[in-house]
Amino acid sequence: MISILSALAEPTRLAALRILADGGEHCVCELMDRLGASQSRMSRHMSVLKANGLVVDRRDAQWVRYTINPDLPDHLRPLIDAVLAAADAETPLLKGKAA
Amino acid sequence: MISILSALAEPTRLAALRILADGGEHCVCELMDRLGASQSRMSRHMSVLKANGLVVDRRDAQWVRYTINPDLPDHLRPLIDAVLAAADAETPLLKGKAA
DNA sequence: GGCTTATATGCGGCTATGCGCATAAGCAGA
DNA sequence: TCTGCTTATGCGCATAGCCGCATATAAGCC
Repeated sequence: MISILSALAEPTRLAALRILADGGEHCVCELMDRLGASQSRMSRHMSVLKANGLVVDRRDAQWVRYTINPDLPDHLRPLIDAVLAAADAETPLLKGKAA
Repeated sequence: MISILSALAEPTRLAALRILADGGEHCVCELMDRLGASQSRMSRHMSVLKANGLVVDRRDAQWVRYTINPDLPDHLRPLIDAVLAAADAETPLLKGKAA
């Protein structure tokens, strides 16, 4: 398993989290399309975020909808917020390309 | 090179940053001792932090003193603070052992 | 210069991580 | 049940990152 910080330190995962940060539910297929990631890649990245408690998923017919974990531990919330805020800034947090 | 978030996602580096967070200057030898890291390991970890702009170093006779980068970009400051704060909490941010 | 202490780095090995490909598994509708 | 759509996962490969070891570099002291 990957640590929380490592989970955030991957461009596609961070980009996915930024999409989820709108508070809505998003299926893997939508994230794939918006991030230009292959299906297996996207699915695996979401499973990493999930394994680290950052997101939760919900079966909805054929789809799996992901959301930011609403029960995120209190001490993690400001961290996530800070990471997302910093990701908005111009200085790259990550080496890869932004999405 | 490693991204900023990846730089933080390593137990020894995060622990070093927590030591530097007291605002003081700390040489590699002190960090080695306090974190139980070998010399080359500690030196390399500090170079990663430095390469990512998180710390700065200064020659002082035989020693190299490291400090948190005082000119940290504004949008990174809250991120670092949040990471350090979260690292103080009980839930492990990283998989490795704390120091 | 020679010795000691402190730090950086080249090298090789090991492991973790990310990826694509193929396939399995889950669900719905005919 | 058969088909199609969506998601998960086993497998193998390529690479990145971490480590120890040895050595180089740098500074101070005699």
